[in-house]
Amino acid sequence: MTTATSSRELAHPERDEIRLEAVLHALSDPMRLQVVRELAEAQGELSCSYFDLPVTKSTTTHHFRVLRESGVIRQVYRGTAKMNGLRREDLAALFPGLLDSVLDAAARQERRLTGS
Amino acid sequence: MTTATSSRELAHPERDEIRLEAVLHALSDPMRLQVVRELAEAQGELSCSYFDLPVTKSTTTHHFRVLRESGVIRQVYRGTAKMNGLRREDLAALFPGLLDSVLDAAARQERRLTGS
DNA sequence: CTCGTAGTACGGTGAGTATCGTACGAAGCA
DNA sequence: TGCTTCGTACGATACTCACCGTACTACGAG
Repeated sequence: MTTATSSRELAHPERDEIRLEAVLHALSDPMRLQVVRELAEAQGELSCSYFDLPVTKSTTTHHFRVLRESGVIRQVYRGTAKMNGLRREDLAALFPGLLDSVLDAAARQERRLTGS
Repeated sequence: MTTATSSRELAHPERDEIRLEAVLHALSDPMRLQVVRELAEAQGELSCSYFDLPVTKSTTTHHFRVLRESGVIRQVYRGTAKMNGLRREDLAALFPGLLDSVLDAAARQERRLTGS
């Protein structure tokens, strides 16, 4: 059934199961916010191992799971890799403008704190 | 100095000390999000006791402190009451559109879940 | 000065979570 | 059939946090 990129299936919330509080909580962690920003820039899917986070593999797995279970990203297995993509359409339908303003806010803050 | 509504002064982060992650974390709690929504509707200052939260006074104090220390609200003493107001200007300057899209998202979610 | 109201401070509890290390599983390659 | 890479599962730890109750302070009214 479905599309079958692989055997292993991952549990994702349906669009109407996504909760604002969970999304905000997922984005309130600096490491996860950074992941989301890079996914937004990449305009496509990135594997978990693409990200060079300053934590161990198990902690990385944990953060990606929080993002997936809150409905922020979609994860699929592709061979040994696990690809991650932003759920832009679902988020835009539920919370128009929210993701973009968070991404913009993060970019502004980074410019403010590090850049000139 | 300053304006002197009372003796007791409360510590607030300066505008440039406000962090996006802290704001998102503050807003990710259902009770605090509800408080912020009511403050936004009220278009002014509301006392802590205006809110009839389903928790004790000490927990209420805790939530208002999280909102204040994250930079979402400003609190001043007025007699025995403590008035709360959204820091709209500061938030709009730092993160344009963020507060509005969160408020809009919260309203949409409420309509989706409870209303028709 | 006394009393009531509004809110704080403090200590504690239980749940969640960010982190790690080690051991394991799944897919691809030689 | 191994070996390697990518990621998971599980257990442990330390920290944060939402919540409570009790005792307390600050202000205003009588």
